[in-house]
Amino acid sequence: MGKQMTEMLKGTLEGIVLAFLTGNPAYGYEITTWLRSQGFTDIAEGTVYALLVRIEKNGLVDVEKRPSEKGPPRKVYSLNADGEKYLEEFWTTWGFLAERLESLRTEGK
Amino acid sequence: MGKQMTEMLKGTLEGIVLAFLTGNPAYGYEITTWLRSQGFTDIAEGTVYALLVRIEKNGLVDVEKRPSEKGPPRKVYSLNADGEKYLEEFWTTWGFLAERLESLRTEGK
DNA sequence: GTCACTACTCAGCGCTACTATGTACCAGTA
DNA sequence: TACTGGTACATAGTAGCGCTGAGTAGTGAC
Repeated sequence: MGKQMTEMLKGTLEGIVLAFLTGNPAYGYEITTWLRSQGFTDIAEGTVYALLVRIEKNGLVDVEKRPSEKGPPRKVYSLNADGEKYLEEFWTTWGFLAERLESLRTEGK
Repeated sequence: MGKQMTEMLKGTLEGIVLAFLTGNPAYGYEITTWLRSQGFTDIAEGTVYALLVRIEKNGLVDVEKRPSEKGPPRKVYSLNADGEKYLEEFWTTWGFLAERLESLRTEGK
């Protein structure tokens, strides 16, 4: 992956995953393949699982273990109230940054 | 500063500074105050200087030392050809990410 | 029986922003 | 003279996040 993208994903990847989880419980492998289908082709599996561990530890998601038809049992993550609040803050932060950058790109400065 | 913002700035702060430098040579202190005026009120001085050292080492900017009317001499940074190329790549990367996030925010997923 | 896909885990690394502190020059002022 | 405050740069140490690379395990097809 490009170094620029790697750095830029810091902080945003978490928001992307939380946004995906909104009203759409999912498990790690599913999230990884979805990310890749969205163009984040080089996201490492390890990255996603580490992120999931983190947001679980931070209490932003609820976890449920379900058997899988194929392979080991899945850990299904769903956004809880704290997660929704956190996601809202994320959008606020993102909105500010995106606005600043957009005006930098168009106005020149 | 908010933790979310701190993480999100990783990768983007560099682009912001390079964009500011486009056709607009500036020195560290000036860049810091400009960033603060743009709403990045909590950017630490040390962060900016470290970033400037980095982009200089990576050959993205040219540096010229100029005496100041007030205080120690200034190090004036200006974007060079490599910097412009790097900035272009930055906008491409940013554009992709912004597009993905925007569609996540509006479409829901 | 081995290949491919599914599914999760973990140790170690590199990069970037923050914290905290220090140096130094100059102007105003009490 | 001493002190305060604004200007200007520098750096050592810390924390957080994504990546690398490797490993474990269950299932089904050939």
